[in-house]
Amino acid sequence: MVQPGSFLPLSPAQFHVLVALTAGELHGYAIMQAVEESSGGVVRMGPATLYGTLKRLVEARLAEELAHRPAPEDDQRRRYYRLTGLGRQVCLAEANRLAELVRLTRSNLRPGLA
Amino acid sequence: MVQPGSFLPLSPAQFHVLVALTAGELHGYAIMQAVEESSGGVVRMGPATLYGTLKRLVEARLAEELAHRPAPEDDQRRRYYRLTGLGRQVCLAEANRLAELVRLTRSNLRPGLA
DNA sequence: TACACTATATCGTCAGAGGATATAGTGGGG
DNA sequence: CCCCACTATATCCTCTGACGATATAGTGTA
Repeated sequence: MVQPGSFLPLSPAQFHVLVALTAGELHGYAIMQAVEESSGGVVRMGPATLYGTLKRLVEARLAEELAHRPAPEDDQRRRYYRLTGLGRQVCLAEANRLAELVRLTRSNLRPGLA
Repeated sequence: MVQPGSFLPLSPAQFHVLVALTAGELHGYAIMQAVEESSGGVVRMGPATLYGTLKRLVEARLAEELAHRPAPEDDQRRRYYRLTGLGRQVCLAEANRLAELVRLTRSNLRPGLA
């Protein structure tokens, strides 16, 4: 069995895509929009970053393309992706790692917030 | 006034160094150790990454070198750094951004944690 | 039928992450 | 007292991967 910890730390681009996919099965363009929207426009992911990252995630078996589109009658160009079981574990592990950084930062910075 | 939001998102290396500096005034080598230790060995920062990142943080006015060392009698080679006021704001802003990603991930992944 | 938007894809560039290495001062054990 | 590991900063070099720009084409609506 592959251990999720060996993938950490994830690059920001990879993590953002995985997080977007925690919401469900999405196609590339929808991932781009989800990343931008959920970050309030702070994180902007262009096509080059998205499709390159997506390709690497699939190669690493953290995400996979769906064999068949969810709704057969929607836009034929769309290619849908979802998290693998491993991808879910890795995403959670990365979230836990970041949560610890957040906790540490806040605990150190709260006392005197000059 | 410079707005903290314009620095986001930070690169992982920059964020790690800033987080280490939230603990107080540190010299380079101590930052390396702090990053590795606080991450449980998951994040390893070599000299090239550290000093390069530190240089960029100083140029961006997120960190600054102390004019005089805290304890005059300690190792003369040490160069100490601390967060600037701006650096503190940016670090907190980045922590908040990441906290939202963590929250989203957990809220999406909790129901079925297969 | 025209125009904006959706959707995927790739090229080329370039910043920066990081391994390797250099240099030198420090300090404890044998 | 000398040696070696550790501390500490610094830079070289490579190479991955992020990202702007651009290409291509299908969609949908006014």
